[in-house]
Amino acid sequence: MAQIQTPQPVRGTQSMLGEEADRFHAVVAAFDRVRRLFGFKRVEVPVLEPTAVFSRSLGETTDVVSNEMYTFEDRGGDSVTLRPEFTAGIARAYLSEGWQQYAPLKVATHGAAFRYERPQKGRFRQFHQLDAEIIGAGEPQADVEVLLFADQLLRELGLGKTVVLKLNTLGDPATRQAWRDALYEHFNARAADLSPDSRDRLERNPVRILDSKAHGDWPIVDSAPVIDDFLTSEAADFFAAVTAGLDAAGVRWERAPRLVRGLDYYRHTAFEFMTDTLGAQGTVVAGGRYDGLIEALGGPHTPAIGWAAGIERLAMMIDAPPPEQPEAVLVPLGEAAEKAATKLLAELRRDGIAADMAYRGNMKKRMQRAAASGAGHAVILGDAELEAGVAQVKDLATGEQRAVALELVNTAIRA
RNA sequence: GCGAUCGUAGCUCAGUUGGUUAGAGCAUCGGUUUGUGGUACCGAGGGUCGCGGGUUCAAGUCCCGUCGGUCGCCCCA
Repeated sequence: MAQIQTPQPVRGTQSMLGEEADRFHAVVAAFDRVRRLFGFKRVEVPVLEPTAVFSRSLGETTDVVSNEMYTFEDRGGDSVTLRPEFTAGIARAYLSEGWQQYAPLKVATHGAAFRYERPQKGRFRQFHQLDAEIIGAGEPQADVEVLLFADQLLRELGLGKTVVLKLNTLGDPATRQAWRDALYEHFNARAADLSPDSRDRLERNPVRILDSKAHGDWPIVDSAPVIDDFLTSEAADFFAAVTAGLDAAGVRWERAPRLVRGLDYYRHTAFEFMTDTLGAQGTVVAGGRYDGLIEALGGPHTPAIGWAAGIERLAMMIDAPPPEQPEAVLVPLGEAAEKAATKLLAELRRDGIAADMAYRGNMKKRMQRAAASGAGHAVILGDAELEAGVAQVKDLATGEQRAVALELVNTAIRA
C-alpha cells in the first residue's frame, strides 16, 4: 500500500487556533475601532499585482525587490507578484481606480503580505499587516494625523509604555541628495575601516551604513555628517511643524537622526515605533512620507504618507484576550429532549445568547464538556423536564441549579 | 544567502558509559456511574525515535549527509 505523505505547510506560513488566533483578531479589532475614530476609510486591494507595481515603486536595488519577492508568471505569461507590502498597491489603485477624485484620501486596510526570507521570531514569509495611508496631502498635519492614529492604536493595545516612537526627517529631494553625497564622501574616505557589509552598501545605498550593526563601524558612523546640516529651510520648517503637532497632542517621541528607510520612495518624515521585547525584530510600526511614489507609478506628483504595522508582532506583545466562551451549553438526555434542545438552542442564539449543545457521551461526559467550554450555565433537558415544560439551569460557577420554564431560560442565563 | 541550536506519541518532555519488548504527564476514547461538571480510580488506542547512509555483536543514544523547526546575521512589519 502506498504511503500517503501528509503535506507540510509552506515554510514561513502559519495556522492559528485558540489564543494565538484570538490575539491576532484582537489586534485587528482594535485597529478597526481606531480607524473609525480617525475617519480612515476601509479599502480592499488585491494580494496579487503586476510585478512592475513593486519593482518601480520600492526601488530596483532594494532587498525586497531584488531577492525577497514572490514573483511568478501567470498562465498568460504576465509577471505577477504577491504583495510584499501594501503601500504600492494602494498607490496603484489610487491611480487606476479613479480615487484621485477623493483626495485627500484617508484609507486603511489589513491583510496578508509575502516576503521570501528566513523565518524567525516575529518574521514570516506570509505575514500580516495593518496599513494606514493619507494620499494627496502634503501638509505636516497629515503626518501628525497618521502618527496619532498609530499612537492611539498602540495605547489601546496596552502597549503605550513598551513602545517608543523614533522619529527622523529625510528632508526634501534636494536635502537628501546633498546629504547622500556628503555621506558617500565621508564613508568612502574611511572605506578601509568599514565592515564588509557596509563597504557593499557604499555604492548601493550609503545612507544604510548609518544603521550598521557592526560595532567597528560605529565610530565612523558617529562622526558622519548629520542630516540637520543639509536640511533646506523648507524641510526644517516641515519637520518642526510635525514635531510641534505631536507635542500638542501629547505624544512622546525621540529624535533618531540615524533612522533611515529601506525603501527608496521615502521623503521628509520617517518613523518607527520600536520595542525591545521582540528580539531582533523590534520594529512594530514603520512608515513615513512618500511624496515621490505615485509619480514613480506614472501618476501626477502626489504627496502621501502612511505606515504599516506587523500584526503578528503586535499580537505577541499584547495581553492575552479573554477566550471566547458560550454563555450556556445545553445538555439533552434522550431523543425527545435532543429535539427540544435543538429548538431551544436556536431560540437562544436568535436572542443573541452564545450557546452550544453537548450531544456526545453519557450525562457525565456532557457535563464535562459543558464545564470545559467555560460556559456560565448548563441547561439540562430530560424527559422529566420536558413533561413539566422546564429545563434545569445550573450555574456552573456556584453549582446552584433550579427548574426554569423553557420560555424563561434566556432571562435565567442572562441573570 | 550565512551562522548557531534542536528534531522521541496529537502536545510538553524523560530515556544512564550504546544493551532485551522506548516511557510519563496532558489530550482523546471506554469504564467505575443510561440524570449532574470543574475532584478520584481502572483500562484502551496512539511511535518506521524527522529521513538516508555509516560504525558496532548491538544505535533513540556515536559519526556523516539531508530535510524540518527555532534563534541570530543580512534585511525588514
